[in-house]
Amino acid sequence: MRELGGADVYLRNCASRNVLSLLSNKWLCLVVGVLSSGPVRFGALRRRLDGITQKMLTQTLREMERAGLVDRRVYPTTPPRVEYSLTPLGAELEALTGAIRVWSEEHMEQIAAARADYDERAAQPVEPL
Amino acid sequence: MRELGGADVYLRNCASRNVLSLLSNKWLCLVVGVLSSGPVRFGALRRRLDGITQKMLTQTLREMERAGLVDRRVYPTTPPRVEYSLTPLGAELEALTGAIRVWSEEHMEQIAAARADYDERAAQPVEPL
DNA sequence: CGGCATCCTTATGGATACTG
DNA sequence: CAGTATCCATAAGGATGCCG
Repeated sequence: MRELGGADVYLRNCASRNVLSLLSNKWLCLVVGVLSSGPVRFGALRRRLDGITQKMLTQTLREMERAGLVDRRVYPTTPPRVEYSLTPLGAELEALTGAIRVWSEEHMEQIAAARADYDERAAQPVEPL
Repeated sequence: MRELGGADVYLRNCASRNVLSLLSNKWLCLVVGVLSSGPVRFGALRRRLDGITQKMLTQTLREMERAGLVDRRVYPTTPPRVEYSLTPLGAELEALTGAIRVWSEEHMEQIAAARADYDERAAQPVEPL
C-alpha cells in the first residue's frame, strides 16, 4: 500500500497482489474444498470437480504445490498412484475459501435475481407513463 | 453438489459456481477493499487501484452493479460525477475479501520462499552424492 | 493411472481514439 | 469526468494423442 492524498492505494506488482491472483484462480477454491477432508488421488479429484479438464487440474495442482499449499505424494506402484493433500499452509486457506463457497451458495438466488432485474431495466430504459 | 460413491461433487453449471467465478475476479477483492470505507468516485477508485485500466474498472464495476454488489450513483453536474458504493450485499463481502487480502499480505513471503524452493529443486532434479 | 506435448479456438485485457 | 467503441496482442483453456 502507498499513501495518496491520505488514502491507501493497492499497488501493482506488490507481492500480495501476486498471492491474490493465485487465490482468484477459478478452481483453487474448489480444490481446497475437496482436499480439506483428506488426501485424494488425481482421478478422484478430477471426478469430484465436474467439468475440469485434466490439463487445468494438473496446472492448478502444480501451481498450488509450487506455492506450498499442496503436497504431492507419488507411490511407485503400477499403475502409478498419486495423492494430493493440503499442507498446513493450504489448510489455513479452507477457512477463507470455505466461507466463500458457503456465501456463494447462500446468495446465488439473490444475485441471480439482481442480475435479472438489472437486465430487465437495461432493456427498458425509457420511463413508462 | 451431487453424491458420487459417498463423496460430494462440485457440479458444473450450478449457480454457486457462477457466483464463485464472479468472486474470483482479479479486481473484485480490491474494489471491495476500497469501497468498504465509503462511496468513491470513478477517478479516485481508479487511482487507488494501481495498474487497473479504465476498461477493466468499468467492466468490473458493471459486473458488480449487475450482481447487486455495488450501487452506482450519478450526479448530473458538469462535468458528471459518478459515485460507487457497496450495497448491503456487497458490504457482506468485505468480511470475506478482507480476510483474503490480510492472509495474502501475511503469507506472501512464505509463498515466495516456497516457490523459490520448488524452482530450485526442479532445476536440480538429480540427487547430489 | 497420471501425466506431458501439441494444436487450435476463444476469452481476456491493453492501447487508443472519440463522446455527452 | 466518466465513460463507449474499436483494434490488436496475448493468455487461457479445450481436444487429442502419446508415454512411463
